[in-house]
Amino acid sequence: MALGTDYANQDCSLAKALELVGERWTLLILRDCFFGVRRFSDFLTHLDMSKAVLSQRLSRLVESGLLERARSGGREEYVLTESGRALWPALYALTQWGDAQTSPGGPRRIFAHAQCGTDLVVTGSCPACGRVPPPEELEMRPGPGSSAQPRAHPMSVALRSPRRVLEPLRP
Amino acid sequence: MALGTDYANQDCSLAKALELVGERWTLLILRDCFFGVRRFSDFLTHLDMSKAVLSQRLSRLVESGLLERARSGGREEYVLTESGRALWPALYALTQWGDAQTSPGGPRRIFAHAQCGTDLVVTGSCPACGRVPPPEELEMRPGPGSSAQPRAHPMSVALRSPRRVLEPLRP
DNA sequence: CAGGACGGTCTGCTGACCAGACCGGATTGA
DNA sequence: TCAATCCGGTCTGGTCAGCAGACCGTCCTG
Repeated sequence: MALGTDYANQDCSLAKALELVGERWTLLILRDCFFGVRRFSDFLTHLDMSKAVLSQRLSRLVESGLLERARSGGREEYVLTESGRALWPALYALTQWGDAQTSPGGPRRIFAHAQCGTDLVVTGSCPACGRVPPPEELEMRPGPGSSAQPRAHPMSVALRSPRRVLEPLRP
Repeated sequence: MALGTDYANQDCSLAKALELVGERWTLLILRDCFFGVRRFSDFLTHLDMSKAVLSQRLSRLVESGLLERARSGGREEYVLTESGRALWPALYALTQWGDAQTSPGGPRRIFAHAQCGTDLVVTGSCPACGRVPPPEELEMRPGPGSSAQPRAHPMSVALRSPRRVLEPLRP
C-alpha cells in the first residue's frame, strides 16, 4: 500500500476501513456513485478534481472491489459492487453529522423511503416501517439547507431534482 | 482552510463533514477519544504517528469544537465535546463496514449495551431495547477477529480489557 | 476522413507528511 | 536546592502526494 495511506499496527477495523476509503476524494466519489454518477467525465465535472487523482482513486476502488468497471455502449462505467453499496450506512451517518454541524438551516438533502414516502430519521431508519431501508429503496431531494446559489451545469441540475438513490444519471 | 483539505463548490454535508474530520489520522484520533485516550503522549504512543501532525490535528479539532482542551493536574487533556460525541454513529458504521470487509474471522471489537448486557447489531441498535444507545451506555471488548499478536505496551493492553466507552483511560 | 468527445497519462510545481532533533516548563528525586 | 526526567509541544530537512494543465490514443459521428 502506498506510503501515507496505511495505518500500520492498528488492529482496528476503522483503520482498515480508512485504508480503503480514507484518502482525499474517495468518499465523495462513492457518494456520487450512490447518486447515479458512473462516467469518468461526470465524476470529473461534478467533483471538480484533478484527472490524475480521479483515475488513481477509481483504479484503487476497482482493485479493492468497491467498484466494478463495466463497458456500456463503448463507454467505461464505474458501478458500485455489493461491498461498495454496504458503505451506505457509514456515508449516511457522516452526512447527517455534517448536516447537524455545518447546516443551521436544516439538512442539505433529505432521504425518504420510497415504498411509503416517509422521510428517514437521523439514524437512517424509516419511522413508518421501523426498519433501516437499503439505499435502493430511498428517494433523495434537496432540503431547506441546500445552497441558494446552486451550480448550473447539467450534472448538478439533474442531481437536484428528486430522484431514486443508485439510479443511473444517464439512461 | 488549508489547501488540500477543502472541497470547494460542494453543496454537500458529506463534503463539509470531511473538511472537518477527513484528514489523515483525524478519525483515528477521535476513535481513541471515545476509547478514553485524553493525553498527547497517549495518542502518540497508541497511534504511532508524527508529533507535528498530532499537534496540528488536535489544534484543528479544538478549533472546530469537536474537542475541548482541559487541564487536569497540570496535564493537558483533550476531551470530546457534544459535537464530537455526535460523531459516534458515523464512526461505528465505518467500523462495522471495516469489520465486514477486512475481518473474515468476525468483528475485531464488540460493543454491548451496558444497561442490559446485549450485543449491538450492525446498525448500532440494541436488539433488547429496540433503540440506538448513545456511546456512554456502551461497553466494548475484543471480538474473535482481534489480532492474535497484540501490541504489548500498557496503552494497548488497557484498551483490550472490557471497558466502558468514553471512560477515561487514566484515573 | 476530419473533428470532437472520451478516458485517460505525463510533467513540473507546491504543499502536506514524515522521522527525528530540539526546547521550555513542571514535577520528581537526591 | 539542584539535577534529571517527563510532558507537550515546535522546528528542520527530505520525501511523497495532489494540483493544473498539456498531451495522447481510441472511438464515434457528420
